[in-house]
Amino acid sequence: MPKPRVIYWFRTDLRLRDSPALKAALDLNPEAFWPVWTWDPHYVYRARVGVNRWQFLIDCQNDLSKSITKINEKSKLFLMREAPQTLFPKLFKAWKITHLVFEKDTDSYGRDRDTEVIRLAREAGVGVIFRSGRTLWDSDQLVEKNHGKPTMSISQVQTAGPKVGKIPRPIPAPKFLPDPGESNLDFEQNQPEVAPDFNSGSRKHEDKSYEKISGPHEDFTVPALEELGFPAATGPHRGGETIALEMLDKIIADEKYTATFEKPNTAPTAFEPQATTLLSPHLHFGSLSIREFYWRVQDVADNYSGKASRPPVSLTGQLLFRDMYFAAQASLGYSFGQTLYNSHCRFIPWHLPSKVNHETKTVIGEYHIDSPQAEEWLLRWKYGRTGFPWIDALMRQLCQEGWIHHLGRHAVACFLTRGGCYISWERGAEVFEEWLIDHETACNAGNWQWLSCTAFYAQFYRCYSPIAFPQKWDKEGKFVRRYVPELKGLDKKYIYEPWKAPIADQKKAGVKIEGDGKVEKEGVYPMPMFDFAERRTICLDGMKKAYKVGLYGDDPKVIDGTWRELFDDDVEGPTEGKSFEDAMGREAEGDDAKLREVPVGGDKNDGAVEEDKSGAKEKGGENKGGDATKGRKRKGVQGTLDGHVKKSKKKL
DNA sequence: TCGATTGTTGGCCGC
DNA sequence: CGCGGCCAACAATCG
Repeated sequence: MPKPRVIYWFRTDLRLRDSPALKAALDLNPEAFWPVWTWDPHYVYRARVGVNRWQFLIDCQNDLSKSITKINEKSKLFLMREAPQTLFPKLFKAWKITHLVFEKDTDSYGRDRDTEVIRLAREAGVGVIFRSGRTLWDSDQLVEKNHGKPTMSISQVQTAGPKVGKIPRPIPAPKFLPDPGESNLDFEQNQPEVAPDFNSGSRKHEDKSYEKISGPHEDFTVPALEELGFPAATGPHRGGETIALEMLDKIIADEKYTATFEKPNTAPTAFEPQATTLLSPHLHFGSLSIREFYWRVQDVADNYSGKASRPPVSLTGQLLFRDMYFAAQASLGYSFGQTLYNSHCRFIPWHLPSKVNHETKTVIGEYHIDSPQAEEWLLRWKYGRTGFPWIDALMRQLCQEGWIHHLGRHAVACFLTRGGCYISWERGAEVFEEWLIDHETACNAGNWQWLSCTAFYAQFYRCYSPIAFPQKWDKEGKFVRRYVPELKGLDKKYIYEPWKAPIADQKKAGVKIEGDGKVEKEGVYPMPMFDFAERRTICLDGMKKAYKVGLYGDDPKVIDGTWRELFDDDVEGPTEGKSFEDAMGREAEGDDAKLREVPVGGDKNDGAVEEDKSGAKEKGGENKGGDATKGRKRKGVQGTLDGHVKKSKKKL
């Protein structure tokens, strides 16, 4: 038997402390040991990742590499710029690898990727070891103990979890790491498939991600943001296990905060400091172990002299919800991230529905514009120009800092979907995916389904008001003043509804409330994009009717488009185009597809929806999934679009 | 079987 | 200003 030569493959576990998989790797007693990260094109191009999340990832990688070197000065994180599916077979040979070890991943792409890598390892005679470690309980086992069904409520998790077993106590970081062997690369690099590149819009410089397999200096170091083509991060939140453990220490040191934490009682308007822990991005990248978090909190709660809070509202309760979403996704696969083909997601005829590839049964990253007005509302929502200060403040905080409070996420999600715009939750989920530093596919899709009342939650008549809700938390409007500085001087009477401020008050505050937000002008804040009370009524009515129809995403009627026969034409949603033949059905061709290929103008137009000289509406930038189209300006899109929609209507 | 209860986090009105 | 009850009413769970 040859002595083990082991690759430890880091993915969503960028830490040394409490890693069951890392322990399994070291238990092999390797002769040579390489800590490896594969720079996967799927993440670089196909995931939507904004600058703040890139920064966080790079922080985590640098910190981990340093920690590795601290234990063994000959070692570090070997960052390799190639897809694991093509890299590993070559690497197994070149480095005479005997074992590949990693932490289990139940994300849909993660599973596909790992299945393929395991197959390749077998072919190469390499042993594969993996361990669960990303969640409190193994997600597949949680599903199994939930009668083989996706976990759709927290009580199901609370019942099934203990059946899987006790949540393990964290294990310490290794004190010893074996040397890596010779790390020569005597093979060619496979160049990745770049298109579609969902991130082209936020690249400012040339993309050099894959110029050399071991990086520009051929030393396997972590890339800089600039190499990837991205500008500097705009937010204050930084990654890495070192920071994560310091943050946790601080939280745990405050016994009262830790033991009595109740999520619904934390203020979404709090900033500097925020009301919640900010540890979610560390859970996402694995710079903090969830079991470490769980037990440190649980021990404080158990020893607390007063009355400790309990799940679901307590800190540990938040972690249970995370496990719930992970297990739901583990059970439902790709369909969990979309409406179509999702057996547990209600079908609501939202505006701007996703385009779907019916062969793969997955969304393709583009959507139908069934309503030009909804498209305009989506962009005003995304860039914080809705005219509702509470919504705009949150969306601007999200864009700049990559994080907003959970209840703030509720507010903007409800507003975009069932409580305002009646736009598909998938559009909102895409924006969150791009901007959130703690974006977790399972949690994001799950929370959007929750808030849009399409799964997990059904009380759609409980609707967040963009005026009354923030009023409860922040009467002075400090949060709005911080993130919507145009309104800084406005009297608190009008801070959540500035359109009601008399001209004299507007003058005093140095702000004019006018226009539709398409032109960003100094000292101007837009009028609200609709009457909220009116929209709430329309949405509620639409929800009631959609619930009565009672379709789910995998219903044949939903898939073949005949669902339209079950809805009246006067119901809010794409049914207003009963005439719009392609609202949900087969792949669009021609005009519509071409229109979607507009530049992802986020870099140029962030925060503003500029006006085109022709008078047509200029869009502020969005996720199109088009290939490299940066720098191009869109002209007269709206005009063309109107034409297109009219044309479509005539077809029937 | 079915009615009552419960569900992490609403708004509004009146006291 | 804070609190309790009601609004109008979803679905899963439980006895």
